[in-house]
Formats: sequence, C-alpha cells, structure tokens
Amino acid sequence: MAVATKRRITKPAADRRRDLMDAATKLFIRYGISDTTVAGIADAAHVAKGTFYLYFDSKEHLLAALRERFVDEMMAHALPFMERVGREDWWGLADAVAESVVDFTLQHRDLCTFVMQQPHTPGTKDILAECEQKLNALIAGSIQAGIDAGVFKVSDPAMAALFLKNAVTFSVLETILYEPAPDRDRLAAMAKELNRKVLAP
Amino acid sequence: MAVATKRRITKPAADRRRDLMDAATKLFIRYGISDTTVAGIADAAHVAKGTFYLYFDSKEHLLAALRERFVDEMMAHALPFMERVGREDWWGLADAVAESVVDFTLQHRDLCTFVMQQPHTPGTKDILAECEQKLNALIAGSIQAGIDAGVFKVSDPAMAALFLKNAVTFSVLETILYEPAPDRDRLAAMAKELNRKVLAP
Amino acid sequence: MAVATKRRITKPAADRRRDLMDAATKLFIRYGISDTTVAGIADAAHVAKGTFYLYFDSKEHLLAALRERFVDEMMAHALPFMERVGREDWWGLADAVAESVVDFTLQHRDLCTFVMQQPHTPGTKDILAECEQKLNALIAGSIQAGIDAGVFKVSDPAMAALFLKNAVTFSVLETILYEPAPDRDRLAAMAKELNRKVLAP
Amino acid sequence: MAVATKRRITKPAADRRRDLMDAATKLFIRYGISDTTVAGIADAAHVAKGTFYLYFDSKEHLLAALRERFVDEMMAHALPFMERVGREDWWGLADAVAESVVDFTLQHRDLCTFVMQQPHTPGTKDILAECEQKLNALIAGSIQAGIDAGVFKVSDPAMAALFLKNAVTFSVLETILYEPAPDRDRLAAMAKELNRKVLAP
DNA sequence: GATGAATGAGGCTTCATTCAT
DNA sequence: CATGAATGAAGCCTCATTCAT
Repeated sequence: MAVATKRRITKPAADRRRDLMDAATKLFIRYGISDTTVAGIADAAHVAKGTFYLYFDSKEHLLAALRERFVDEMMAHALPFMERVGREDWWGLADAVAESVVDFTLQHRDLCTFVMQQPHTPGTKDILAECEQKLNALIAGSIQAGIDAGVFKVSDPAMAALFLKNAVTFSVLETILYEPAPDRDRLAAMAKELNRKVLAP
Repeated sequence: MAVATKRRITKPAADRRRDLMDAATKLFIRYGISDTTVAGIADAAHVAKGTFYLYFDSKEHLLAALRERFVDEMMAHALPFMERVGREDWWGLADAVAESVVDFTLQHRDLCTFVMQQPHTPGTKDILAECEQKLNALIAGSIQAGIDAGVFKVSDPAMAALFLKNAVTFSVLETILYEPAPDRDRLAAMAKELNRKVLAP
Repeated sequence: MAVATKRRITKPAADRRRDLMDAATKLFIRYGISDTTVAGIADAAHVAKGTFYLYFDSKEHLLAALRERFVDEMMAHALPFMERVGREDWWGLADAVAESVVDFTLQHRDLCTFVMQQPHTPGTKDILAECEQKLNALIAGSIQAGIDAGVFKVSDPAMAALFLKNAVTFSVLETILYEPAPDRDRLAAMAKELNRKVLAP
Repeated sequence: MAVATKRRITKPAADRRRDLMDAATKLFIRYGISDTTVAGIADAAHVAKGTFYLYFDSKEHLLAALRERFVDEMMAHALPFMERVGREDWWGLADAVAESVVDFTLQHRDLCTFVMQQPHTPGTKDILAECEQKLNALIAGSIQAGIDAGVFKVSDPAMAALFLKNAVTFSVLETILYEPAPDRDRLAAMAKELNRKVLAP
C-alpha cells in the first residue's frame, strides 16, 4: 500500500505565495471566483491543499491579497504619469496616458476581468473603490490643470475623467473578451482620438 | 390547535415565474450569485423550495432566463432608436440615444450590475455576447450612416461605437456603485457632450 | 449509473430529533465526544449527513441539547423527593433518596458518563454546573432540616451532602465501568448504610 | 539583516520529554485533549513541531505516557500508607489516608481532571482501570484487616472502600471545579469524619 | 400544483505526521 | 539533534436537488 507521495519541495515563501496567487488568478478568470475551489488552486500551484493555508488564512484572504496586488500595480502604473502633469506638452501627455491605459488593461486583462466579478458587497469593494476613486481624482485633476492652463476645455472635468477612463478600459476588456487577438494599435488610436476630441477647446 | 400553515395559493404560472425571477435578481445583486441560495430565492418569492423547481429546472436555468430577459429588454429599448436613423435630424437622434443609454442603465442598474458578475465561460457568455455584438453593430451602423450622410466624422466607426457605449454605460454603473443618489442630468449632459465632440467633423 | 438512493422516510420532527440525540449519546459514550463524527451520528440514526443539520445547528448545539436534556431529567428525578422533606419519617426518606440516586445513575449511565467527558471550559460547564450546584443545595438543605429536627447530626452539612452524593454517584459509575453486570442491590445497600452512619447523631 | 532564528538548544532528552509532557498537561486541562494540537504543545514547550516526534511516536503515545506517569505517582503516594496497615493505631492511619487522598487530589488536580476526560474505550482504560482496581483492593484490604482486628465494622468492605475513596476524590475535584480557592482543611475534616463514622462499629 | 423534509456530493478548513534541510 | 514547510486524510457544514405527502 505504498502511496506515491508527492515530492516535497521547499520554496521561498514569497515564491510559493506568488505561485498560489497566479494560479488562483488564472482559475478565477476561467471559471469564476465561486466556481474555483481551494483544491483547484492548490493543484494548479502544484502544492497540497493544506499548503494553501500556510500562505492564506482563507480563500477570502487570498482574494483580498489579489485585490491589493491589483491596486498596487495600478497605482504604480498611474503615478509616473501624474508627476508629468504640467511639466511638458499637454497633448503628448494625454496621448501617453491613453496608450498607457490601453497597455495596462491589455497586460492585466486577467486581474481587470475578475476584479469586476466581485459582488458589490460593502467591505469587499472598499479597497477597489478607494483605488478607483483615487484614479478618477488623478485624471480629473490633470484635466482641470489642462483647463486652467488654457489647453483643454470640458464643461465637467470630473465626469469627463470618468467617461474617458471607462471608455478606454472597458472597450479594451470587451475587445479581449470577444476577440482572440485584440488589435492594440487600433485601440490606442481610438483612445487618443477620443482624448483629443473630448478635451479640445 | 389551528396551525398557521402557509396557504397553498395557486397563481398564474407566468406570475410565479416573474416573482421568482424578480426575487432572484434582488438577491443576486445584494449577495452575489453564488451566495444566493435557491432556498433564499424561494423564500423571497414566498414559495416553498420545491416550488422553485416547478418553474426552473435548476439555478443555472434561472440565470439563463434572467440573462435572456435582460437581452430582450435591452433590445426592446434599442430598436426604436435604430428605426429613426436617417429619418430625422442626426444630432437630435444622437442626443436621444445618449440619454436613452443613461436612462436604461439607471433603470436596470440591478441587472446590469449582476450580469457582469458572470465568469466569462464559453456557453455562459453566448447570449450576452451576441446581444453586445448586435448592439455594437447597431450603433456602429448608425454612426457609419451619419458619416455617409456627411454629418459625422470619425476615423474608426466600429471602435467609436464601442468606446461611446462603454463610456456611458460603465460610467453610469460606476457612479451608481459609489454614490447613493446619482445625478441623472449630469450624466446625460456628459454623454451628450461626448457624443457631439466625438462625432463632430 | 443508477445510484441506490436511500429510501426517503419522513418522521415527526420530535422523533427525528430524539433519534439523533440517542444515537449521538451512544457514540459519545463508546468513542468519546471528539472521536464521534457528525457523519457517524447521522449513520447511527439512519439519516443522511445533511439531515443532522436540519435538527441541530452544529455538533456543539447537539451537545448543548444533550446536556439540557440531562439536566431536565435529573431535576425531574430529584424534585419529588425534595417535596417530601419533613413530611414523613426522616430515615425512610434518606433511604429513598439513596436508592433513587443509585437507580438514576444506573438508568442514565450513558449520559452520566459522557457528561463528565467535557473539558471544563467556561461556558460549557455553565448549565451542568448550575444543575450540580442546585442539586447540592437541595441535599444540603434536606440534611440541615433533619439536623434542625434533631434527627440528623453532622458537623458540616454542605460538605456532607457533597460527599454523600459523590460517593454514591461515582461508585455506581465506576462499578458500571469495570463490571458487566453491576449489582444494583449491593450498591443500594451500601448507599443506605453510608447515609445512616454519616447522618446518625 | 540578522534574522532572529530560534536557537537550536540541545537539552538532555529526559528534560525535553518532561517539558513536553508538562506543557501537554497544561493545555489538555485548559482546552481539552482533542482541542489541544501537537503544534500547540510544541510551542508551549518551546520546541519545533518536528521535535515533538523525536520524543513521542504520536499524540496517542504522549497520552499513554501521561497516564502512566499519573499511575506511577498515585501508586507512589499510596504504597507507603499500605505498609503501615496493622503496624500502628488504626484510626490514626485512617485519618492519615483520608488526608493523603485530599492532598494528592488537590496537588494533582490537573491530571485527575483530564484523566477522566478519556472516553472509556477498551485499551485506553486498561492502565487506568488496573490502577483504580489496585487502589480499591488496597483500601478494601486495609478495611478488612481493621475488621479482622475488631477495630472497624462495615457490612461490605469492598463497597465501603469504593464509596469512601470516591466520596473524597470527587468531592475535592468538584470543589476545585466550582471554587477558585478550595478549603483544604474543611475537605480534610469531612473526609476524616466520614471515615470515622463509616468504619466505626 | 405546492410543500418542505430528506439527501449526499462537494467545498472549506484543521491538524497529525513526514522529511528535506 | 532540531527545524518547520509540506502533505493529505478527515471532519464540519452548505446547499442544489429530489420526492413522498
């Protein structure tokens, strides 16, 4: 009755944690959050079920970690641009931001997709909401700055920020959803055209 | 010893079905799809658990019915506008469409929200995808018609349709998510401004 | 793949509940509380695992119900005797109580045994402790009354009550534990002799 | 980057073993046997989980060792008294035994308490049962000797031994359970009074 | 049709035990 | 010797679904 036991491989904790998060992300996207089991995640990360609980207190905690990672990455992407506001040519920056959003969404399609799957229960949405709001504020602030500088013109900068961000983000996601090979340049071109037309005086 | 038993009320089947769908929708939105139980739905619809299965073969079938209803309503909303394309003043129609999208999303916030919760598994997405595509095609076609008529101008009509639709839809949803009392007029104003700026030659 | 499903028998709720409690008691005694599984209890009561949870919120709740039932039965046994205090001949009552304790313990050997298995965590012990205290007080009171009537004599009635009760109870239990067929009369005789000697002036 | 790693201290094996047994005893008493984990025991003994298994083959083996230790201590306490039977004044010895039982129980309250938590499965109970029986026999023998010497008088010496032992032991334990500071002298006085009354001709 | 007790597969989590370092 | 990351069996509990009334 010699049971073929899995080889016991010890990895640095950070690696294991990342393995689990990555495996979970893939499964969450493919099967949805609630149809993904801890057993499945462990399998996909090539560890035993029990190992999962060495790194996360529960499935819910893993989700929190995933959300946090997402927020961190998004802010890391966003901040450099914000520092450039007012320092250089406005239209160039607007274009850069548009392209950046397209690229970020394409690269993080997985996270973006499943982050939206959450039921919008209070508590769950908090960290995401916070991030979303911060991002909106950043964009709105930049637009306002452009208006103050006499370069941009919109009647409602906060709303414009929201609309522009969502137009790009969700169009990229929708494209990903229905097309196997999304055309990055076409998306970027539209994003830039949108920016220019909406913000032009 | 009169025991207060629940009365066995026989309702028209269509009403029962609707009751169940409505109850389910409310719960799905509040608690998420997988945290909503069939027992809970039956309770909320004031029927016994077993009765649920007289109207739907399974929880999954209920979801399908809900999706279908959503698609029907959306198309019912969209079609009248499409029939007006080319028959009247272009900008007025564009404004009307923008307002209509805002209003539809606000009115169906519940469905819109939870429809997005679905994991995008093949099979599941089919009917929604189809609807989405059809809608995109309709909008894109209208824009193209406007271009052909020399009234609109965009470099990529299909993309523009996608971006415009998503800008409005998701901005409304995001607003709902974070604000108790969304400002319908402010949203509509921005939607119209976006339309005009993007489609203007 | 026709699975041989268990026949679905519906019983009055009270019966099912009692079945489960009885089955649980047997298993708790034989295997100990923590080595008894809910699955095992359900099996022994001839119901499915899920059925258990229709009648008890958790294993812990079942334990609470069992404790409560034990306390109820014990008090039901004890009270009639207490009402006889002072109304009749003192020694006859003392003998009756002694025999009653022996018989109660023999009849409820099962509950008595496992009730002691509880780790003595606060909260768990409450209801049992309360019962124990009440019982001690009742016995002590009776002894005191006998002393006041000039029939009994002990230097420390409360302690005497405790010692007498425990002598009988635990000797019966220990006898059960190590002997297949405990000699009820021998136990009763000793209990009465103990009473008479300890309480005699 | 000096990481504070736990020092690998090598202790005499006997000490480690005792540390583990002592730690286990404390936890078993406080949380119950099955709610105490090997990890917890190792923690409390300031060793790693794996180290536990260098000293005990399993949790069950630790329990066996604990039971054995308990039996050894109890017999070590009891034997000296037994050697005094018949050699000196009978009543003085009876008093001494009574006090000894009180004191032993008070001192080993912890072990006494949790030793009783065991389910009375065959195999488990063996060593404890054996000890219990031996103890009963010792006491019964002493009483019989007293009777033969014409000093004591009881109708059923074996039963009397059982009743007297249990009266004292369990009354002490029950007192401990419900009172923070048990009154040793009061308990001892009652034990002696009981002895004298029961054994007197 | 309507009911809700009963079912049991399957998910989450714990923890005794092993073993590579 | 000592460590603690890794394992996986096994327990508790939920809930979609069935079916006798």
